[in-house]
Amino acid sequence: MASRTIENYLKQLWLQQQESRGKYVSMGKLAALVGVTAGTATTMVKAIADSGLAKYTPRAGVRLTRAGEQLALHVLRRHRLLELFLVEVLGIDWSDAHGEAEELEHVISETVLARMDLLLGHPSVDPHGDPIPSSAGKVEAPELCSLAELQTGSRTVIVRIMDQSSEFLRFAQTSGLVPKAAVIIEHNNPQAGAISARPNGQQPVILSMTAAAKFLVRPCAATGKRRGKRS
Amino acid sequence: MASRTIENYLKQLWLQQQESRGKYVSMGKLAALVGVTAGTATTMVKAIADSGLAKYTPRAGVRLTRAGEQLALHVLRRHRLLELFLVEVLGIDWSDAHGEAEELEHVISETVLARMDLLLGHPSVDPHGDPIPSSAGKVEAPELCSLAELQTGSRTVIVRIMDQSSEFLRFAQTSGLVPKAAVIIEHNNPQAGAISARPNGQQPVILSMTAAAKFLVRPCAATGKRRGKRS
DNA sequence: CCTTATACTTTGACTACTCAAACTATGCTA
DNA sequence: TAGCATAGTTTGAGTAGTCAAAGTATAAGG
Repeated sequence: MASRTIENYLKQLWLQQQESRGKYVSMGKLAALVGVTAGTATTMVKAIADSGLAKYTPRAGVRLTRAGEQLALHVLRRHRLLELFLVEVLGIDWSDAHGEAEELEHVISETVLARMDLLLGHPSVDPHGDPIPSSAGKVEAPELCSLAELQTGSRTVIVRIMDQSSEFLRFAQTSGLVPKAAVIIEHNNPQAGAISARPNGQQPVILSMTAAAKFLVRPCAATGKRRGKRS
Repeated sequence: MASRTIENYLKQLWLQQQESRGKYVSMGKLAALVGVTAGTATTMVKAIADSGLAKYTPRAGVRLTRAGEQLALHVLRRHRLLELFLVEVLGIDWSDAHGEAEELEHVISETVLARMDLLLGHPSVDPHGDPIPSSAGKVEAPELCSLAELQTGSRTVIVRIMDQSSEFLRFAQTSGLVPKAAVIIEHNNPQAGAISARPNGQQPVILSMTAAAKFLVRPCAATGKRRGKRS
């Protein structure tokens, strides 16, 4: 139906809307995410809006319609199932899986996807802990808090990693900070601006607050909790 | 390197050259194979020739250079490995695998392909018995004869099927005429223009000479042989 | 209130691919 | 050998996507 290009715009738009809690996405942001100039993004967004997949208000930004969201979620489903398949079945490094899936997500058929889904046992999350939308186009992401929000002495389990770049993922892997890993917060002094986290049976890892915020965990707190921080 | 479009032209060109024993391929033929008009094929072939992948002689036809052949063989390798992977690992129907692979062959990376190759145990043929080119770009297809050339009473084994259309493949499958199947020629009267072949433990199947010629077998003959017929 | 930096939009141009239709070469048939 | 059918080529035009550069709106500061 939609071209590869449009699928990409929709996917990035959806991802960005999640980030910004449904607010209109600016052209500059979208252009950067898709990897085109702002002028190109403006042109494409107008075309996308004309086909009813988004609402575009000049100079204010763009937001997906319900139809656009559905399409975006189907692309995202393909992407995340593919990532998991590449990692689980083919043994591709998880730091490479994202890039590979980026290409495949636009050409894989429903038939093949359904086979992968079956083979993987209808999984609910991809290798980074990101939820896989259902074939009906539904996602539910539980509210999680981040490593940065936990107090010294907390014990928790990493659920999701909010950075797909292969550099960050390689760092996370070598540090032992992967989904399902149990972690103890050894130090989190609010004044320090950095924390020390120790994955089960590994060396402690020092993380900036920015880096720590990329690791979402559950349960949120054991020794204590601090919530409501909008980082 | 080369675009999807060009990869397709090269692949069809290579396939057609095999068919016609290395002769120049006509524009009409190529256009039909790729699914474009003759004018489009002429334009593209000139561009392909300019980039050194083929030799083009106006009104005579086009032929791949060594470089073009190598590229074509890499595409073909991706295609055939994917077909096998889809059938063996994902359980896709072999009549659908061709079409699926047609899309995937242009986006799959070398890394992913190498993983599939490993998982499949470095296979030498795809589900139709077509040889899979090596990663170095070599193929060797043994000389085979067809079901149409065998005399009444011959026993043989199907090795390769020379028709990728899903209709024909479905027919072949339901008849039991699949690669590795043992077959007895029950009747082959040259005057009749049709043969009757019985796969091991199945009902006999009546085939026109055209249809029978699509099944390549080995050994070529048990009771007797008739060769050299160019059908 | 005017000025300016910034983000956004518009414009014109380019690449890759495609088609329809007009034109041309080739070779066969009479 | 003239005439024609056929296959191939050229031309003009269109779609999808892109960029660079010029133009425009907006909010923020003096």
